[in-house]
Amino acid sequence: MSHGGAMELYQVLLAAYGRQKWWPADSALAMMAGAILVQNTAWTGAARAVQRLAEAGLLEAAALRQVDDERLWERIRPAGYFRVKGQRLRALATFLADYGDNCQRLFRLETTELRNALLKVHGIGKETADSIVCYGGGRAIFVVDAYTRRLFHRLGWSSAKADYDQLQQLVMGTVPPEADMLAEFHALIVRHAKNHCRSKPLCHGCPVVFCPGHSFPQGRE
DNA sequence: ACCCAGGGTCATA
DNA sequence: TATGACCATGGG
Repeated sequence: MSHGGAMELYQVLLAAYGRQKWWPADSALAMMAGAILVQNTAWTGAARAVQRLAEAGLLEAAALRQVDDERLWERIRPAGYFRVKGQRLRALATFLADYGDNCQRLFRLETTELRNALLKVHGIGKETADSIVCYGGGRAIFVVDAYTRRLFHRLGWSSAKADYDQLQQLVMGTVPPEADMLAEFHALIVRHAKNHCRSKPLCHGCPVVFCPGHSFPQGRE
């Protein structure tokens, strides 16, 4: 089931969980900052950090460029890796200066150009870039993450260590390139993964009924 | 006390 | 190309 399977999975997840509200953010810069702050970190901490930035008036590119390290670190501490992420937020703000600190102007770039431009920013890798392209720019792109890798592997759709581009192609090569659907698909995969945290019975009411085994021996899916 | 969370970079082989 | 170390906080 390597073709059409992706579409079927999407429909099953959508029926099970409904539409997710992604990406929660009050502005384009808040969304991009959140994408950096959430890297390898629970969303609750990243959201708290974004809120604290907003309260300090730091969700402006110019302000992010000027604020000193200690002030910045104190705001984003709940997201973890605060020194690294502080530097990455600065790199983003510096990058935005090339577009007059205007995110909408950045988002006018053609999809591939936008992605490549973001990838040049220190601290923005493929997943973060695609998240911004998808949820910030509203473009048709599928975001791959650890959940996606795990789920697709469990479904027998990919090898254990398929790389990012392969997994992305697995979806984008087989489903219609609709921005809203691809955005929803990734959000649903994350939603599904959260449903199977280790504190809950595995696969109790699991909507992905075509999972091989259906009960996952190694724990979470 | 341990594990993991909506990654990415850097040094090393 | 491909591993491993490192970054840090918070909740289960």
